[in-house]
Amino acid sequence: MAQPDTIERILDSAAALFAERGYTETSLRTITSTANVNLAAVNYHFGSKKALIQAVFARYLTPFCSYLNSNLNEAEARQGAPLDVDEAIEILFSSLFQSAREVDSNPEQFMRLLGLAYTQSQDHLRHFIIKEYGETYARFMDILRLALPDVDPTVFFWRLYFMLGASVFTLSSYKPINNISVADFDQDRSIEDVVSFLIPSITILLRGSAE
Amino acid sequence: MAQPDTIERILDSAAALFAERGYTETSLRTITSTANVNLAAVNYHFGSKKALIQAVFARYLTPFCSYLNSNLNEAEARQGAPLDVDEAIEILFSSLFQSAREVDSNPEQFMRLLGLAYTQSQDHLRHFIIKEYGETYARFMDILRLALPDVDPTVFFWRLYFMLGASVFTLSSYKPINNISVADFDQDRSIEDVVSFLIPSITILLRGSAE
DNA sequence: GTCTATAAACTGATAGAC
DNA sequence: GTCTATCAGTTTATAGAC
Repeated sequence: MAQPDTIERILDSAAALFAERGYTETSLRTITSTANVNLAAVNYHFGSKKALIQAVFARYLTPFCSYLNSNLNEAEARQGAPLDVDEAIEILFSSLFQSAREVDSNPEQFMRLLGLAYTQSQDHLRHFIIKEYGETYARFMDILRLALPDVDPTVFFWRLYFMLGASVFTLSSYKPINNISVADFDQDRSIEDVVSFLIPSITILLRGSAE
Repeated sequence: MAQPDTIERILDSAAALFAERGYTETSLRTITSTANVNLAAVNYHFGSKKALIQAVFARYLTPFCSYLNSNLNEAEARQGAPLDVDEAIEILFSSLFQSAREVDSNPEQFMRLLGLAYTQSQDHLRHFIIKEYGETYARFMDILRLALPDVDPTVFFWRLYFMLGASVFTLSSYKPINNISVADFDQDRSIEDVVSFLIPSITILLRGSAE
């Protein structure tokens, strides 16, 4: 019984399971049985579990960085001047939604994986990400730095991580948090709504003032 | 060879190892050999690995909530009026430092454990924490709500998680982030310095404006 | 209360038939 | 490219001697 898309099925199942419960907590047996493929298929197609983890990330990050770069190019060309903070942040999240749509997944899953890359100490994964996507990361940080010339460099540096933490934490736990919102306040918010709250909050946090 | 403080030794090693690499990634063998106790000691004294995880948390959270409550009581009594946002946030972090000092540990380790409780899907742990410490949590949230009457309730709700994410993420990764700061900018910042950057950032984020 | 020894189950990975 | 069978290593947990 030939499965033409074994690789895709494995990637789909792995992404969902990793995001749901973490890397160490997800066994190859769980992945292959969820994907309805043979246990040996992962090692045959990817070589190892580590290589599978990296492949899952590449499927997200490659289109994301591609969208981010072209969106930044387009905005800078249209503007003929360096971008503002809120414009840069806006582009960051719209690139996130675009790439999630392309992979036919959701931004929440992407954010959960990204959060895991930080919290689970997967050194091989951090090295892989920096090596493959570090350039785009540096570009975006430079844009923010340029947009905030009055902020002390050290304070700016740490605010970047405040921003990263607020975004990754909230979006990666969007569903359970929204469940609390529904239960306690009868407010059901889409992830787009949450991002619309997040963008001004992040902007003001980075600026350190309202204007 | 009688070890009088086997339980304490296990708790110390477990807290350090869990914070460093996560729960699933830390085996009882690693814990017991680090603590210089026998492998069977964990199951003898705590019953199971899950119970050990909860015990590690209790040792942090009990003094923390106790400090937080008494600091809030004292400030409210002294003031005779509801607390301001920045005062409440200030108390939150000073309680964190106080309790970390009492357990003879560091706030970073505490934050890492707290972050893991969210990211690693340890349902038993989340239930345990809510059951044991939910009351203090609710009290603090009410104080913030009262201090920000003009903020839309839904927006306020989500900003709480932006705040939580910024704090937990940054402080739990304090050391690696600071290493980047040292390497790239020759700036070595203590965790107290970082919290001094964090408090105004969080305050302005919650308020949504500079004043 | 501490130890050894071991049970029972799980893990990632691979050899070899088809 | 898919499958079964299996290896070698790990895990948590426990029974029983001391």
